Parts: sequence; C-alpha cells; structure tokens
Amino acid sequence: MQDYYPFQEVEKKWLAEWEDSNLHKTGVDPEKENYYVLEMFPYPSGNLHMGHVRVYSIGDVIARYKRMKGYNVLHPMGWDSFGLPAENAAIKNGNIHPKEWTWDNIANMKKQMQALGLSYDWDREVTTAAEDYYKWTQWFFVQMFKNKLAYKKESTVNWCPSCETVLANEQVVNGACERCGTEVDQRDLEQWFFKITDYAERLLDDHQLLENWPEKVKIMQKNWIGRSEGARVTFQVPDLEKELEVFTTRPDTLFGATYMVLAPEHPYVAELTAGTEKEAEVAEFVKKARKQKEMERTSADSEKLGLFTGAYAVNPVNGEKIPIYIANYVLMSYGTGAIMAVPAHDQRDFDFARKYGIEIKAVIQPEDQEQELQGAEMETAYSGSGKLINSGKYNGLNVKEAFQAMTADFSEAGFVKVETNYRLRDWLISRQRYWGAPIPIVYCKKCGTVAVPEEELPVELPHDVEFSPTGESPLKKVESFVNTTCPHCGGPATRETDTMDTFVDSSWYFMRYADANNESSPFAKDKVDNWFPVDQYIGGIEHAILHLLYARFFTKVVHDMGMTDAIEPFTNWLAQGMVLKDGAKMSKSKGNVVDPKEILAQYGADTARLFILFAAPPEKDLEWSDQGVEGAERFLNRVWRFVTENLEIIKTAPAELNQAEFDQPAQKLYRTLHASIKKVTEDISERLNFNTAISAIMELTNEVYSYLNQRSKADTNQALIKEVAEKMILLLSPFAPFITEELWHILAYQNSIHTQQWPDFDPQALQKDELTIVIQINGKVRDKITVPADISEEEVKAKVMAAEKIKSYLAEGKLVKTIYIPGKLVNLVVK
RNA sequence: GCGAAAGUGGCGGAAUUGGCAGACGCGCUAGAUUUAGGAUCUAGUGGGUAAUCCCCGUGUGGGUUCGAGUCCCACCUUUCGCACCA
Repeated sequence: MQDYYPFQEVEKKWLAEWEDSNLHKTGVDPEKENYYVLEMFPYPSGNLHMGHVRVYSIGDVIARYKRMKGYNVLHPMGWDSFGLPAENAAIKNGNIHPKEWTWDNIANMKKQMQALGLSYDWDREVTTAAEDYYKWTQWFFVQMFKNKLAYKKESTVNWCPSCETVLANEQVVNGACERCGTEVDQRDLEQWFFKITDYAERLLDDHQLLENWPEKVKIMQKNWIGRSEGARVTFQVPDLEKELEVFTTRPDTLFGATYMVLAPEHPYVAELTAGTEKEAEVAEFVKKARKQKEMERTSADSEKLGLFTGAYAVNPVNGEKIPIYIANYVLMSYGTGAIMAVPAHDQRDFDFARKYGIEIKAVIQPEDQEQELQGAEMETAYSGSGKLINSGKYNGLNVKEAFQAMTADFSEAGFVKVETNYRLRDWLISRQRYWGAPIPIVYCKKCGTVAVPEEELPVELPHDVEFSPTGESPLKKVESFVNTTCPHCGGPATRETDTMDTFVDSSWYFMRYADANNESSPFAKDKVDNWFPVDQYIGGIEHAILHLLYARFFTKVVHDMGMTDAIEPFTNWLAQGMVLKDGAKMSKSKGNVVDPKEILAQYGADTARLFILFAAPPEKDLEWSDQGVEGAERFLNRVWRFVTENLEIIKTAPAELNQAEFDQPAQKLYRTLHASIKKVTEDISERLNFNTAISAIMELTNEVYSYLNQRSKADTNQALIKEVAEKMILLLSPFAPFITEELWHILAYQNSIHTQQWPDFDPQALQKDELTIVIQINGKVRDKITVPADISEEEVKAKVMAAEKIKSYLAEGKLVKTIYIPGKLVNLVVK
C-alpha cells in the first residue's frame, strides 16, 4: 500500500460510486427526525471561488454529521440564476445568449461542487431562471397583486445609470449602486412595489423568535426598519385655508414649536407661495435642493439651508402664529414631509434656528439644573428628560407624563393622533432588464391593470431578442411579447415589460426545495412543513438586510396565505467570514486570488476542505495560507499511514475491547479517544467550531503515534488500535469524506462510512483515577501534586502542606486563608 | 458623532462556567534516516536567564477578587454597521 494518500484515484472512484448508489438522496425514514441545513445558493458566475468552498464545506460538515446522528437531512443546492451578469455577457459578446451563458456556468459549477465532495441531493436542484421555477415566482406575484400586496405607483426612485435600471432602497449603499458602485440618480417613475411596510411590525417583533441569530444582524434590521412612536399633529394654515400635518416623536414639546419646515418636494410649497413675492426665490431654492445628491442632502454634517415661504401656520396648543420654512434637511420620503421645529430640544432645529434668527423657546427643564433654561442663552439643544415649563397647564409634568397627558387631551381636541412611523419603505421590485422573471401583468385600455391568470403562467421570457449596447431592456421591442390580449375582455392589450428584482426569486427558494418538482403548485403545504423552517442557514453577512429581510417578509406572506405553518424561515443563521489573502479580500484587481480549481488539482478535495475548516472558526475572516494547506495535507497523510501501516494489527485484533487488560499508556490513549469523541461532537453540534474539532482529532492522532512508538508490536493492545482507527476516521468523515471512505473500506467494511452511526463517547472512560492539583501561593502556581480522584478535602490540604516547596513558602509568612477548588486547585494566601 | 464586535507568541488560532495562558497547526532550531535533497520520524520552541530556579507576559491605565485573557470603569487602535428618519 502507498505510504501517502493517493487522492486522485480515490476521489474519482468514490464520486462515481456515491452517484451510482444515490448516497446523498434526502432521507425520508418516518422513524427519524428531520433536519434542514441550507447554504445560500450562488449566482452562477462561472466558477467557484474560495468563499464558496468555505460556506459549502461548513454546510456539508453539518449535513454529514446530522445524517450520522440519525436524522433525515435535507441538504439541497440550486442557482440564483437570473441577473445582470448574464445579460452583460450577452451585450458584450453578441454570440452568447444569457440563457446559454447561465446554463453553461451552472453545469461547470455543479461539477466543481461535486468534486469537492459536497453531499447535495441534486434531485431537488432549483434554478430560478428555469421556467418551472419562475412560473411560481410569477404565481406569487399574482397572489400578492390580488391581496393588494403588490401595487404600482409613481414615485421618486433610485436609478442606476450604469445598470440602466431602478434599484430598491436596500440596494443603494452610500448613495451608490450596491452592484456596480455607480452613483445613483433620482427619477420619477411608475414602478411596482411589494408592500413590505405592512409587515414592518411583525418583522421587528419576530426578531425575538430568532434567538440564535447574530445580535448584530438583528440590530441592522431593526435600524433599517426604523420604528418610531410619536404623533401626527395637524396645524392650521389660515392663508391657504388648509391643514398641515407633521409627524413628531416629541408631542410633549409642542409648546416649544417656533416654526415649521416643509421638504422642498412638499406639494404645499408651490401653493403657499403662488403669486407672492417669494415665489421666484422659493422655486429657485427647490430646484437647487432637488439637484443636490441624495447622499449630500441626507448626510448629517451637510449644511442646513432653508428659506422662509412668507406663510404662517397656527400652533394649535397656544394659537401662536409660526413661520413656515422650506429646508433641505427635511425629507419628503419620511413621515409627512413636514415637521414642527422645536429648536430648544432638537439639535437640527437648533442649528437652523440659530442660522436664520428664529426664536428658541425652552419647554423642558433639565432636572439637575436650578436656573430656568433660557432659549436665547442655550449653546446646544437639550434633548434629555426633565420637567415641562412654558407649557401652560402641563408645566411641572415630566416628559413621559406630558407625552401621555398631551396626546390624550389633544387627541380629544382633534389635532393629534398617536402614530407609529417606520423608516422602511415599500420594496421596489420592477427592473428595466431582460434577464429576470417577467411581471405577469397586462394593461388593457378597457379593464386597466390585469393580472395574468394563473393557468396562463408562466409568462415566458422570449428567447430571440436583441441586446442593445446601451443596456436598454430588449423586451420593449419584442412586439410578439408586448402585444397580447386582455385576459379579462379579450381585447387588445399590452404586457408589462419590466422584470422582477432577483431578490424576489431568492425570497422563496428555500421552500421550493422541500417539494422541488411539484408541477401543480409552488409546493405542497405538508411537504414544506415537513422540513421548513430551515434549521441552520449559512451565508454571508452582506445579505443581513437585503435577502434576509425579504425572505422573512415572503415567509410571512406565504404563512398568511395558509401555505406554511412557519412564520420565520431560518431558525439559526451562521454568518460565515470572508476568505482573505495577504490581509485583503481576494479580488482580481489586487491579484491575490487563489483558485479552488488549482488547489483541488494539487492537493485534492479533502485537504482543501480540511484546511479551510481548520484555519479559523467559521464566523471569522480566514487568512489563506499555502503552508497551512500543506499542514492539512500532512495530517491526512498521517492518518492514512496510521491506518495502512497498522492494518495487520487491526485486522487480527480480537473483536472485544477488554479494558481490564489496559496498561497505563493504553488507559491514557483510551481516555484521549473518548475525550476526542466528546470534543468533536460538542464542537460540531453546539458551537459550530470546526477548527477546534479538527484539532481534537489531530491530538488523538498524535497520541496514538506516541503510544505506538513507545512499545514493540508484540505488546501493543490490538483491539485498542482497531478501536482508535475506526473511531478516528468516523470523526474525520464529515470533514474529509473521500479519504475516510477509502480507509473505511480498507478496513474491510462494505457499507459507506457516511451511512454509519456517529460514535458515542463513554463518560466512564473520561473518569481519571488520579488528578493533578495545582498549588498556588497568593494566586501564583508554585507546585503540583498528583492525588487519587476520590481524595477528601482534608487529605488534599494535608498533602499540600507536606510538599517540600510549599513548606519553604509557608516559612516566609503567615497562612491566612486556604481556598480549595475540588479536583483542581489549592490557593494558599500567605502574608 | 452613535451603535456593535475585536485586540493573546514570528504567523493562523486555543483557553466553553473567574481557577495551570499559548491547545492544535504553520514557521523555526537540533538530531535520526538519506549519496544528497525532499518526504518522514524524534526532541525543543512566549520574553529575560547558565538554569528544570526565579522574574516578566493576553492593546494601555485603574479597579473588584484568594485568584482576571475572561468581570467592572476610563482610554487607545482596528473592523463593521448606522448616520439630518423629525
């Protein structure tokens, strides 16, 4: 037998055998519990990168471990296969159709995944760009349209000039396109939206169900949803004979409102100034503000600019006339697009009031200050708690009490309504692109906007289209697609030519896996609920808001439709870290890319997997190291040699392990074996810390080598060596599926190692009959003694006092205290 | 500015409940084996030191405790997220 692991032959052999025997088919044994482990499916860009290798290796360890633990395991894979790169490839090179490009890439990446030994059930493969999938994406759209959760409206939207399409708010990062980094414009367009805001409250509240989600992600989502409780207050504008509504979180400061501000886009702006001397000046200001980039305008440190409109509103609490301004710091997209300004207690209003010489009126007195707060003398706004002043009959109440009393009284009076506001906007799902699921809507002159009937789905994406180099969607020009008949009246009609955001596709794929080949519905309820929700989801933190929020929203919609019992899609979520090289994310431009293909060719799949799982815990970033890979290879060869070089011993070993005949070294090895089983089991199942699990197997390997080195073949405990060999490769099998399968068969077993039971540890084996007690003097380790495990406290203390070294320390002072931690340590306090 | 996480040998990392800091791996040193190299095996490897004694040591400074990498306070650095949301 070779003295190194011949990975090429072995991998080839087992890949074929596993496929033939359908080894990775999802288990459906009714006696077993179900477990659903899922990694985020990839965009089929063409090749796997190291980040993929990492996330899929992590998921594969969990899947394999759970199978061995006796679960039915659903571990599927698919392709998030609609999206721009396919279309860009077609535009760049007219010969390749996006479909062809995508399908080629899928075939290639699938092969790479298989080569890595990932145990997916490919019978459940899901491809979002395939008709049998997007048919159901469209079906969901139709249901949402019927339930008024999908609607069309004109609004100011984010436009990426490079991608030639609109973007959802979530896809704009620091004013730039999340995909390509181009700065986005604002455009007024009619677009389709999903009413995710209806679910804001539930998306927020149900975070409490996600106990094992990273706190960080919940906070990010919480900030994004941005719930704030306050009140809607109505001000009268006598000049216009109109009412002006504002949202405020501080109705308790109403007496301190000294001016109002409208967003430049506010519809009242033109009306208020029409025909006045301010008209031209205001129009000019509005134009300028609208041209200001979103980024600059919403940045906290950009200058607050404003202009008096010449009009006044009446403060309903005291009848005071207060001026109405327009200013760039008020946004049309939040609240009502208008605010009441309380400069004494809001820093933004304070800055603005100072700049434009507006009165600052204090209405909250800080508790720790005796002198009454004077607005004119304030240096900064005071936003803390305190007692009300200058507020009529509410004087003396604290902020909380005032909030209660005033909202109650003023609600009765009719100008205040308690209200909760959200920062979250509805999800803009239209995209002006070709390679996506067409929005199944028809426009009829007579019947208006009509959903395509379910039985006519899918609305197929026409194949023969021309890609314009400007990137404009080719669908508009395909007459056979655009022109259709109204499903309602049969008259001539036109189709919607926008396609759906690809995040719609990925918002329900995890349910489809449970019933991937269903032709009559997206999935049957019983099949979904058999597996769903996902027990363990794994993916990149970059989806903390986008995909994860949309998927949660969709799950709740599907739940409300009665199609699943689940209300949250992912019970546990692991955010895996990035793979770095030389301290930076791998990227072509930096030239620090390590190609998985080359690593696989040089070292094989097991070594690649083992290194990437060993080098760092899964949630941390991982620094790639070529030498580290060699270390992983070295370890696998050590395991290989241990088994193959001791085959004779193992094969002729007696079947029964007789602990009674263990000598000391054997006892020690046996204990290490069971300690390793315990450690590996807990590290995989409780902590997902594969790095320390692997190190425990390495320790076991070191221990068995040192045992074998100590003695001649004749007095080796054969049964023990056999036991160690078998358990060791069982422990290693989720990490390194090929070498362990080969060794398992070399040990003359017929069945696959991956269908074996996970080894249990024997708690008795971990019991030591001798313990090492650490002796400290004033907290510093000075000596150690070995004592029998069943020793009493008195006996330990006596032994400690008798220790030679300790005596000399005791001679130097007076013993004032003795602390004994059973089985571990004695600390003597000497003064 | 606000919020969160992190900071441990030459490097990646471990220490799970406040109880022997540095497991495991890389690298390095010495030796064995080899014609030689590679591979492999053995021993060593936080700093100071002749030393197995001793002293110092987990970003910095303080504190709590018999005992602190771990808990508390302040600060520094790095990373991430948020940043006129009324």
